[in-house]
Amino acid sequence: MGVFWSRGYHATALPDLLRATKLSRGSLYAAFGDKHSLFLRALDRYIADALTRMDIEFDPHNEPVDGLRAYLAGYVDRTSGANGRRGCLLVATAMELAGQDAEVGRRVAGFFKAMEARVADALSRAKAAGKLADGVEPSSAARILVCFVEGLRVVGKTAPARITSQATVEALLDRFIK
Amino acid sequence: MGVFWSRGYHATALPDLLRATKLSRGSLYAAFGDKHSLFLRALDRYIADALTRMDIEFDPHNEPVDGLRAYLAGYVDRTSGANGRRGCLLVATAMELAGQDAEVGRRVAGFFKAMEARVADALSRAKAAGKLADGVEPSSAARILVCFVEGLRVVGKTAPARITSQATVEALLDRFIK
DNA sequence: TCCTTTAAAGACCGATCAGTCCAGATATTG
DNA sequence: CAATATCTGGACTGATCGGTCTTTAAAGGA
Repeated sequence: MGVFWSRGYHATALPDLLRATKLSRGSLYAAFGDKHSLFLRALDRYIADALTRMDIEFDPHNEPVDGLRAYLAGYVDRTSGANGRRGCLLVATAMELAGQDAEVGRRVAGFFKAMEARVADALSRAKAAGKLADGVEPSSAARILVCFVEGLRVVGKTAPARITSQATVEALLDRFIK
Repeated sequence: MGVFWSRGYHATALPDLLRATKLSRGSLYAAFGDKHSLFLRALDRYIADALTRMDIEFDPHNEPVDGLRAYLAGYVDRTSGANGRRGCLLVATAMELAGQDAEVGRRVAGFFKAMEARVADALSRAKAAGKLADGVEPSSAARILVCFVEGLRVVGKTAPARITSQATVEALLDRFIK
């Protein structure tokens, strides 16, 4: 997974995959079929990991606002410095393949939808608890946050200072949280 | 430029470039050197186009808030439906190459910085005119907007409905504009 | 008209791609 | 220990990659 992660689909060659999986050429093809199938497996795992992480952050037993803070803090962590430079398999895939590969496109679209739903849920619980700023509507605010964090991943590729991203996230939250 | 645009660097092969430029193989190499140089030319032109467009939108003779609206409306246009699916050369390049290719990395980082500066300038003029919501700080708000629009380009790859993006942008502006 | 220059078309090159196949090493099992 | 099943390293294939070079046609200038 990590190989596709930092290099993208086209730039990852079979030898890279062999080195990363420590499998022989024959075994790799026996186990996964072909490069594309292996890539889909990696993508699925990446998505599943991200969604379960969000399910923890947005656990209904916790304060939704704390969940949002943890969620955004996680993105700050993953988009600053060296972590940022490594990039994001999902965003890279969205830009590289989503337009041409329907199989991939569906997964990417599904992920964004799932993420938006989780954020929207947390926001509406926050609103019910009176924690949102006046006039904030959970569903559109969720779309804003999703776009924002994915944009963070993009500009994160230029490895901004952690403190900058942190401050940006703080400023964003200030606009939505009471 | 359009070829790299929708396909990315690695996925664009020489025959694609020959078809797009209507040049022969020899002439293309005589004119541009190699694929990488040609790509840099395309990227530079893409960046220059984007910056001059922003200079028009943020023209100091116009209302800065109108400029921001035009700027965001442009992104809505470019990230909805078929336009969205086509993607964005800069974001695709950031994810595909910025981490590995220093020449590209500098250009991408420079573009984000230039865009942020223009947005920040418009925001501070808006603030001076008393048009910003209370507590909005131009420089951090500019970083938020840059992340947001680049994120729009990413989720735009899944070709969302124009009306959705439109509403999202409206909701975002509501948080920042008085 | 003839000579020079330019550019187009595509043959060609070595490298590398994804994917197949097989000989031999290695376990596993009776 | 012997027979079998499994896995590995790497040779191999056809296709395609980026890049070069040659041949040939077209155009310009005298």
